[in-house]
Amino acid sequence: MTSEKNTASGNTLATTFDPAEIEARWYAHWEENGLFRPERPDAEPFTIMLPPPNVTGSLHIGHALDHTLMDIVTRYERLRGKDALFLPGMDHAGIATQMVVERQLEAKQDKRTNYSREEFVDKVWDWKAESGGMILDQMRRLGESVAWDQEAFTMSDHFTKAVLKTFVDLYNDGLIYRDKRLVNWDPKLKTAISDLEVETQDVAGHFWHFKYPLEDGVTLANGQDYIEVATTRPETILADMAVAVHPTDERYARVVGKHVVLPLTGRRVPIVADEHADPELGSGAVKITPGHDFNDFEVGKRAGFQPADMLNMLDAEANVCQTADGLVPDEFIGLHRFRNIHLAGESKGARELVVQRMKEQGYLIPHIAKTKKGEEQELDAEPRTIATPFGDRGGVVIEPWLTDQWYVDAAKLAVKPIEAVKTGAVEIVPKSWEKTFFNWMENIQPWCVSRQLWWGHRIPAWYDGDGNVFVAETEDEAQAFAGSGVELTRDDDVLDTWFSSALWPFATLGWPERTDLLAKHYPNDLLVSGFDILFFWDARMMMMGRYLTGQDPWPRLYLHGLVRAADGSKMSKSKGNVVDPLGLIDTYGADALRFFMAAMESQGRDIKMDDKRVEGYRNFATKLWNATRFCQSNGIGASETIAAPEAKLAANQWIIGEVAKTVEVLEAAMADLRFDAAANTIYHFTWDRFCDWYLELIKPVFADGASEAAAAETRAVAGWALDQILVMLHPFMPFITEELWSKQGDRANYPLITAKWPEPQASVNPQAVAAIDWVITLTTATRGARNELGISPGEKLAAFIASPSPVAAGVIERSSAAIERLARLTPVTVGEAPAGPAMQVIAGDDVVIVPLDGVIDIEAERSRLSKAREASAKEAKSLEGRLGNANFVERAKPEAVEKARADLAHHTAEVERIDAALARLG
RNA sequence: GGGCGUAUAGCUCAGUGGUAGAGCACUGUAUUGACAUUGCAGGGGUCGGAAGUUCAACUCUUCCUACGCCCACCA
Repeated sequence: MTSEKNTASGNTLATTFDPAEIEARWYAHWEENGLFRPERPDAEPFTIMLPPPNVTGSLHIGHALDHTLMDIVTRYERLRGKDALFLPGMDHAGIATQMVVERQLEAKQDKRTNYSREEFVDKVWDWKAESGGMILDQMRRLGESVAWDQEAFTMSDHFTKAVLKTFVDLYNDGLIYRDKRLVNWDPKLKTAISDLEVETQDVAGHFWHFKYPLEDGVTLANGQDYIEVATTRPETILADMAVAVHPTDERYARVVGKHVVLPLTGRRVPIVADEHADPELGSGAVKITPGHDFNDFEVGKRAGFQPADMLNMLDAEANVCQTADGLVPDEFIGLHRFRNIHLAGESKGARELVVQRMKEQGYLIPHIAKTKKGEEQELDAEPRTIATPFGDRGGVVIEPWLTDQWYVDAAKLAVKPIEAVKTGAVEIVPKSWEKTFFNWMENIQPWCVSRQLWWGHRIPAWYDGDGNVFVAETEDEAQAFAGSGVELTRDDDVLDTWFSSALWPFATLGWPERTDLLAKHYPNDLLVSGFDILFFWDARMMMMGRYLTGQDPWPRLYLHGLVRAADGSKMSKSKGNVVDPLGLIDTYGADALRFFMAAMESQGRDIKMDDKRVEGYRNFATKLWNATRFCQSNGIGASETIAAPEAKLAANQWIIGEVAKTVEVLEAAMADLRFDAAANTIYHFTWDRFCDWYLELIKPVFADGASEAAAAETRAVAGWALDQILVMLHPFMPFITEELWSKQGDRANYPLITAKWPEPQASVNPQAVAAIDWVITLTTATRGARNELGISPGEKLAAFIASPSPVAAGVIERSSAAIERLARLTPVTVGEAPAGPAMQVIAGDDVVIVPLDGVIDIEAERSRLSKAREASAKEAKSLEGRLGNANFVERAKPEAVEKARADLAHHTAEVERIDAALARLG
């Protein structure tokens, strides 16, 4: 195949469609010419914020979905004339980024603590400048029409100001406070994390039963001199501070207020009555470790312990340390909580050693299990599945740890967002997520926002020597509060990354300054996010938005699902089933991938990856490419008007009507954020209507000797219709449509990306529609009959209609060339067909007789017609039955009855026509 | 334990109170000018199971089953 060079006009399309070449070219063109956000000072704004990807991130398939949906909406609104702002940016991603840079140091036998905090943070900035933000370039491959000049970063100077103001405001309003309580502590990252960052997983574990000896002279009612307790965490025995029993539990009533003497430590701890102890469970007595268990912390408080007095037996890495009372035996100090992974040799973890010592000293109550053979077997512990908390970043078991942290009073901030969703001020799409949203928001816990990291927004709190805290946006202010001469030290901690990204919808626009940008683009119009960050991010934006700006950040929240592997499993690096969107773009083109994402995005369902389907949309792009080539070869070019051109020919009137219908359906789908419906609408219009019927219908118009006026009209209409396709398809397939648009005419100053959305302003001519529908019906029926009878599809056959319906008569008069071409029938003769064998085609109200001079197999034709008769008769019978039912006629909607009557008449007539045809066969 | 979602053609999925659609796959067929990354034609499901509401249910209600997800302190 010869590759055609562009001609002098520069508009001839290459014979093959090469996505890669046009993608790079057009993206650069759009970006360089500022077309992602043209000056539209008076236009209605449309605003959508890119959920800031981590600065460490690269484009994965989930982004491809998320970003495609947003870009479709953005491009759609831009085409509709709005001042569309799709604002990009990145998140500093505290933990993730610090981990990346620390890993790099490790690779060089270096570590963070070899540097000062400032030095390390500088290194992170260096890393960001060199290798961060790779994802931004990858977003260009996908065609994202973001406003690069507005790019934001959650650690920019501006964002820092916004964050500090937010913190101080919250503090002054009593909505942020410092408190000592148990937090979820990640011993690997050595920082506190929020509830949301904890992932519970089932892990195989054990349940041990122990004897806790009662103090001298005390026994239970049954004479027993110990209390049995059970635990899944024996190592915490070292920090036990009580044993709890239920207040109504008779078995223990006499020992409440007495003490047990703990094994190993010899600590004397009280037996307390607390509702937490469930008499039905185990022995009904439970050991209480307030410093290392969330429930026990509450029990401990109720028992009168102050948080400051609660014993802690673990250090920041969750290794055993001495408790404040000094009762932990030396041999435990420094051991790993579960197993000793730090020291070489045979040494055990604290858990193992505790069990071993307890057993040696006779405090272990063995578990009696049955073997498979039914024999009894003595085990140290009962095997049990334990719901275990893991840190989502560090991947290690989370330890409840007693520390001072900063908390946001989320319950108060949640009130207005809940109300907003309830009243519909904020619409969650799909609606089914509302319940989940309410469920979480109405039970929301204080949000731990401090992190023991270096990379992030440092908390604006200063302490004097007495532990007094001064919260202010600057050190000078804090100093002023404290009084001059008071020595202040700043809080070492930084804020949770989500604290700053919660400000994204407005801080990106200049808030807290009252900028024009903010005034125009806040609230935003839409948020698109995966449901996995509904709580992490979406809900927090709502809380902060309402608190700081008094407005909801957006009126609409669209939640999409996950992109899954082809087999339905979740994609993950460890499984090795991750699909790289850039690879798909290389293979099929960005347009195909985008279209795939849109077409698969039905609300409320995950998307399964399907390469064949992406391929199909690549084929769709090729189809459009070739259709445009056809147009060009027939002198069909860019249209002059937004409104539909004047048309007299039926096919032209018909396609104009079809365009109008398509625009309407597409707009409705977009209004509902039904991306799948929108994509399918434009797909089927382009392929099924425009390519398969319209282009075929108009071919005769360009034949030699055809009317020049008809050709001119058709060129105008076809060019217009193609333009409308390109505009409507552009949000989904921006690259190929822009390329074809540019090749359809000299439109250097009118690029598609900022073109005008279709406004057909055309009235549909029902006669034209009826005529073309009849041609389509006849063509389809004729082809089907030929196929079944084994008659060559290409052979031209004569055809007769004895007494044509008005529609048929009109078509025969005006559109016989189309019939000739599509149905392969010579001009239809009005009149009786010659006697003899014939194929009979039922088209609407007409029977077209096609004599077949002996080649026809009468039996095959009879069978074919009988089949059609049977289908129609069955339908008629069913309708008759329904209409014979008095209840239906009386109680059904009048339209339904009317329709049933009309359908019945139609089928009855069809049966009669087929009967006549069968009779003619003899 | 609580909540949510999904079960429709071989596969992946749309869908509507009036007897079901798409893409892929499959079958047959076509190739001298848009396109084989194609055209044409066709086979294939009674819509997870049961009951109920209704003139009418795949579409509404209840229950059941299976699968998936989220939340939750059972020691």
